[in-house]
Amino acid sequence: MRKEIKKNAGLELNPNVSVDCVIFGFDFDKLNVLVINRDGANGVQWALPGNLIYDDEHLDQAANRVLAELTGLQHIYLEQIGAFGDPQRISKESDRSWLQSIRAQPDARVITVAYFSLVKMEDYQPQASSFAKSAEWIPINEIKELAFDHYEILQAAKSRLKQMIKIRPIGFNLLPEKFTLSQLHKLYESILDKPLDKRNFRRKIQKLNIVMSLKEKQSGVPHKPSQLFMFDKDHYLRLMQNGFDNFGF
Amino acid sequence: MRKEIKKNAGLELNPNVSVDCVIFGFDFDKLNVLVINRDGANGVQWALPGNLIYDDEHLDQAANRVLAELTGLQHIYLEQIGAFGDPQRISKESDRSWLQSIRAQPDARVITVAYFSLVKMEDYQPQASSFAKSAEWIPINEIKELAFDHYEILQAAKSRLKQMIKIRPIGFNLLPEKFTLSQLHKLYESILDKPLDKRNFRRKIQKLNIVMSLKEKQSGVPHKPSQLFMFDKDHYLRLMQNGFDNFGF
DNA sequence: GCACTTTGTGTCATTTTAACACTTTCAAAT
DNA sequence: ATTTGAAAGTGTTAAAATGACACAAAGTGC
Repeated sequence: MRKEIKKNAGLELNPNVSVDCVIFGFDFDKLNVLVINRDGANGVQWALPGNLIYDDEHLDQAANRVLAELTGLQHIYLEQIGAFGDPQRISKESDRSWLQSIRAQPDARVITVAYFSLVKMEDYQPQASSFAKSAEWIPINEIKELAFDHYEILQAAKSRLKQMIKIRPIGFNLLPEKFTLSQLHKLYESILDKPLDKRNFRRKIQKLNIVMSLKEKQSGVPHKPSQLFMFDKDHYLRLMQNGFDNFGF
Repeated sequence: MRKEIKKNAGLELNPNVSVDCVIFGFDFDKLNVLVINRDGANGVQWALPGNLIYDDEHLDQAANRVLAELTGLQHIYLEQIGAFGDPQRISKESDRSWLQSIRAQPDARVITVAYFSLVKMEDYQPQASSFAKSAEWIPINEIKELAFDHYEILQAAKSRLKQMIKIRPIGFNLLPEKFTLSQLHKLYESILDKPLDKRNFRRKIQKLNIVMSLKEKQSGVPHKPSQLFMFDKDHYLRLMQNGFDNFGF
């Protein structure tokens, strides 16, 4: 089946390889994930944004393109999680029937390469298109199942994120330019999924030298207004590159 | 020309996806990598053991199968590194001409999924077969180039290994059942590629509770014989699962 | 001005780290 | 038998990092 000659090799979808994206967003309270609605499927509606790659396309490019096509999100740094290669990963009946409607070769064996990223929710209003009927932020803790093996991919992404946050200052991608230490604190708690001592957390963050306090304060809040912070790009980039050995919370 | 017709659809090679294995071995002095000789190629002779997957095969299985077919190594726990997806990754002229001789569709776009593992060199005598003309251990530091993008894959494997050794007690896969702390010490130095203080290293290892000292000592060495150690399987497995937060050398 | 909510701050006891040098034990050579 | 060479094994100390813990300050809304 999968074997007609490809004249124009470059511009064809490769039926055997797809990419899927796990985009995390933070709403100052909890982690969310960007999912698309695959209308018309029976069973689970939600899936990670993902699709086949083109034959002449770098995997990393493909991930960016597919994400943009399905959700409108662009210019996002995507990091690879890994490949998922169970030969049965798309064989559930409800998944297969959906594939019939969107794929030229719905029965081809497909391995997928998963990517993840962290974004500021406020900066990215998802706009569904292509076969996505909608694209929405959903709180991670409310997700119980997803299409294909996407739930498994999501778990891998979460665990990668937990690991990563101990090694690099990624958290900042999820916050606006000016933020409070409490927001950062809550973010770390959401990712690590456990409470962290406020004072110890602040001490540790300050020692990293990646945050600069601004003159500015919060206003309009019905409580003591918080100091605002930015992060120090130089230190941030340096740490992003070198990592830090010891950031054990 | 391993492409006699396999009628059974399941048994067809998928022309678009391959696996490659980075097998590390330790000779008590330095890290080595298992490579195969692709005889008949012009240019670089060495490549990582790797090949296309079958259409009905889990990626993880494929990695094990391919490794066994090319080098004879079996029953090895392979861990995934990630996917490599540059569309030009196999397009160098010297690589292409070699592919002509071993692939049914030598021009197909191929992404590869890389795996790595750590073994005791003494336990595994590589035996080349299939298109591998030989399979050999080569000291990592002597490798300057490899076929395709395999050098890049090797670098990724090394860096994954460095990261990993701080999080899990993997080192032990590389040592025989009974070993000395000096051997372990040298192993960590090889992987991290920097000297570690002897006394501090020993203290730290002992605190992990994964090594048990045996009654036995080394013999026949022209210097003070070393205490032999085994590792404590229970603690080892526990740590292997949970990881440890803080093992910063 | 009172109630409510969240911010912001310091100390201390314990643990962890890094730096550092000399004696012991064996085999081999003389 | 004595010497030599080579690696094993061992402890202290000063500095830094960690974790546990509680109360006053600064706003808003009533």
